Amino acid sequence: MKPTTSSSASHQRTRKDHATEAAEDYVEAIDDILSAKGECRVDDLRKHFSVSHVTVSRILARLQREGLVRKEAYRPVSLTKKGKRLADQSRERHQIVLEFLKKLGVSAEVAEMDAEGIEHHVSEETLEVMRRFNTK
Amino acid sequence: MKPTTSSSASHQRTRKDHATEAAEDYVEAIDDILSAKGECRVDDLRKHFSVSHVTVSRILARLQREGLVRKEAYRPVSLTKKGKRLADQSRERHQIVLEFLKKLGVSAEVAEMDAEGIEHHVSEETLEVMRRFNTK
DNA sequence: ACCAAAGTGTAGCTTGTGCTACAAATAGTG
DNA sequence: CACTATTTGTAGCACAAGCTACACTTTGGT
Repeated sequence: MKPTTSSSASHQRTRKDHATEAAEDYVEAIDDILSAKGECRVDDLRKHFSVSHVTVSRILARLQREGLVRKEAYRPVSLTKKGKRLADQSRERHQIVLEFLKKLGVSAEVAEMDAEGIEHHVSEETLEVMRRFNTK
Repeated sequence: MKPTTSSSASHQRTRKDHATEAAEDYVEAIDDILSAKGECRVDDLRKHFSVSHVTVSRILARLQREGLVRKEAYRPVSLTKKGKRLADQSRERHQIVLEFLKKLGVSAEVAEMDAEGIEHHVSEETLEVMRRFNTK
């Protein structure tokens, strides 16, 4: 049964999308860490997100189930093609939103924080508008 | 222990903030429904968010614990002062973001959807920038 | 080669949000 | 008034993400 019912197609994104957000944040972080230091360990992600290593390892297990990540016990994490693709996409979004906010006049630090929150919620249309704004 | 550790003060917002988002969405919806039809029932919220009545009633229980909402069994919901304040704040944010997106050139429908996602993630600074942009 | 330290895994608890199924109250209609 | 339909509550399950405590690698130093 689809939500023919109400005013909110928009409110459909709740639990599922939070999981998606986490996935995007993680693959992005993994890709960054990989670039920066050649390998990415649970502990790197633990520091990056300021959570316990347990949380990291459980999220990695999920991402592996979803085919975004490769992970064997006690070894570093790597991205699958699918994961790398998602990481690239996510980073692109991130960059666009970040640059947009800075061009708008938001300070660099705050822009960085807000971009992380906002990037998961901008539609393609809005992203395109931002892209255009950035090059103007 | 504060996150002295890592690169992410920004990543501190996870579970707690999702709960906060829900709170904001709910008080805002309640306030709107109250304005529109004088009373707000579990069933109104059920329709509004396209979730089961169970989910609504459990979230309402939490909001009551947090002092945002008043609710007795089988009776309509009302907002406490604190809840009303949060609703007003939330709606203001919402309006600013919405108008901003529309002024930017995003279509009304998409602006509405994106605003709902974004409003919970804009800092005061960014909001102020948007406010200024809107009046330009 | 060993032992300690650091890193990672697993068990098991918490909270928030989602659900279905069933029970109880309220509202509406004959 | 009684009976049904609608609304709301409760029980109990799932799953994501947070945690601590404890066990087990892996790494590094002597």
